[in-house]
Amino acid sequence: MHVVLPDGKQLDLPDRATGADVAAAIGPGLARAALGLRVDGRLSDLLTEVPAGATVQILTGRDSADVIELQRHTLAHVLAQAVREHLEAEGHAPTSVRLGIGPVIEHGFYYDFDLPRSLTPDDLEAIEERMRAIVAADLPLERTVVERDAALARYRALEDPYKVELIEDLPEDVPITFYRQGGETGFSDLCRGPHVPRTGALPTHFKLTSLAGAYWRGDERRPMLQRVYGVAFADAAALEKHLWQLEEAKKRDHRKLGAELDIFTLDDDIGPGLPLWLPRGTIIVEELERLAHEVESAAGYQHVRSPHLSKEQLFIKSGHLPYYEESMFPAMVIDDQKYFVKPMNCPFHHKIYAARPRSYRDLPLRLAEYGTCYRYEDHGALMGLMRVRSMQMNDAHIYCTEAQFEAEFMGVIELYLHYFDLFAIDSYVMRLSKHAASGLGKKYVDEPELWIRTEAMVRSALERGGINFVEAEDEAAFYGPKIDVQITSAIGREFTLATNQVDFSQPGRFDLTYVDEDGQRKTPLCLHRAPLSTHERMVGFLIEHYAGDFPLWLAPEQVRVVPIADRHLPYATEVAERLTRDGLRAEVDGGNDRMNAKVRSAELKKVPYIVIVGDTEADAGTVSFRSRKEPQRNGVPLAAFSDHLARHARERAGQVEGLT
RNA sequence: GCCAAUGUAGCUCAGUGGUAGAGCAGCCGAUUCGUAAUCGGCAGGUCGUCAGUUCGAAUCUGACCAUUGGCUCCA
Repeated sequence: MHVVLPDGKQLDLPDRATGADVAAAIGPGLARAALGLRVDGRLSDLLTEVPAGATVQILTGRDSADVIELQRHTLAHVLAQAVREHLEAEGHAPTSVRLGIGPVIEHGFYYDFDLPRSLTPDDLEAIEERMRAIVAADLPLERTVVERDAALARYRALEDPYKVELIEDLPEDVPITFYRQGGETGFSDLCRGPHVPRTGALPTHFKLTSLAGAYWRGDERRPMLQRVYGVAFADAAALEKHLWQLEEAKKRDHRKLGAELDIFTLDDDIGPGLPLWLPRGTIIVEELERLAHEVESAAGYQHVRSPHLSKEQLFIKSGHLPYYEESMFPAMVIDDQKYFVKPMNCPFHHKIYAARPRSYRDLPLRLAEYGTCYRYEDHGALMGLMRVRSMQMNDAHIYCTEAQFEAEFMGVIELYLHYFDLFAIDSYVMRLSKHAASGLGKKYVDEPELWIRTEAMVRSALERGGINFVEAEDEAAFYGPKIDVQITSAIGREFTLATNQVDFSQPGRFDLTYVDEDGQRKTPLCLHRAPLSTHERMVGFLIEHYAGDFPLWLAPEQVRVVPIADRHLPYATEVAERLTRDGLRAEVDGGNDRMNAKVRSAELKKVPYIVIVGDTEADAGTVSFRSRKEPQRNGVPLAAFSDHLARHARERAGQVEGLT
């Protein structure tokens, strides 16, 4: 047989040659340096046979981006070996350490175990030490293909249900391979590879980072395994950089900044996931509301209000009961009637639609409300402002005809893009979430042909609008497909921010109709949309996005006026009054600290402008300022300064043009 | 909800069986100062909660609550 090298040359080899044979045939130096290979572009390893005629590229330490994948994968096996040795050394039977899966992930790897006891953080240190010993021992890896029955028999003998299940689920035509490190008596694991050829080829720049529970195969009805996470990098600098980035991310964490900047707080007496907005946080929320109100009014929305409670009947009609009941706070009984706190605003808006007969002339009807909803989220899922139980939706429902659908849908997408531009959000993924036929009647309303039709409508609207998106199976809303915008927060967690959902179900359930031009009663479509997500999540995201350094228009306190001595207090007050009159949020620091201390405390609160006034300024009617937004200036006339700030705040400017 | 870790003053943290500590923040006083911490004093805690062990518990044990990291779920 022969293979093709990257330069196009053909290399003759005996049949069943492995990657290592290819490297050896090219030269002894390369054979020593080789760590893996790409076969027809796909990552493979030296232990695997190369198919005849394939294009083969040998990877060495220089191809670190590829090799690190192999190394992380092998490190997962080294981790498993170390965990087994660690527990065996304590006297546990080797078979009591059962292995789940151990894949490569971003920055590293993990391995899931079913163990005779819980691991502790101290164990991680000991396990890491054993891993380093395994790396230092430079154990050779071997790959063997095993008959399905032999593989099953092996794991049945070990009473390992996990590997048996994995093998049983492998398609018949896939060869079952094992990787073994350390020879006959070494550590062996079911694995499709690829791996580095020996543990000595692993970087020592790895670290076990955390310990977590994880359901077997991600299914909450199945056993919970213990997962050990690790990170690994090709060199020390990359590991250091990664750890440093984690530290930096922690500084942006909205929970930390939210407390430091007096934005929100959580109180045990109130309850988990029920945040309190402090005055400074309330300013931010109200600025968002003002923004949304302006943008929506210009886009033809009307604003409505609805109560927080309703009789169960409403949610039976909407279809939320019973399928959504476990996410709702339990009912309260009043006058022998069950009432629920609302988890969504939509049923109320449907009732507003139904409050009078509607004509096609009323459509599209766009009803907006920033109503607070309550959802009984799993305790373990709560997280700062990002995942809460009381949330103010940036909500609206658009009722329209099928003919109007595309324009309305794109109008909402344009709202997103407008907001993303305003907030300089440039890294996000738009996702079209679709139904799965298997969920019809359970997770999704049982209207197969409507699902297919609306999904096609959404897809064509997006394509015609030139919007990039990915499609996600089995992630739709109960009542229709949706477009979500996924963002990654500063601390590396993914969240859904904006959402835009098509609803072909609820209008019918509520008997919503309009009289069309032809005099016929017809059922409108409904769009549920929340381009600013919930105000809780949006503020949480913005805190991290700006690292607490808000643009002027969002900053809770825009100007801090610092008098140099007490005698400058009257002028400082005059400055603040002028700024306030121009619509700015300004405070005077009249305390008895030294000026330096006052500047420091204003900086710690990340106040965008600190105005310093002393004799010079008071005499001339000017201000001197230092700013987080533009270079420091002295002796600026008060009126010019106030106009400058007021203009930027009014325009919701992201960047400030320096005052000239 | 599940697995694990953590919980001491508003914040950051010390205190491993013998009467609760520090710095910062707060309050009071002195200082009146030119772009990131002036000095002194005062006050502040049922050590997450409830039980248990003990002559004695912040410290040991248990249950519960909350937070954090994950899993599941989601705006």
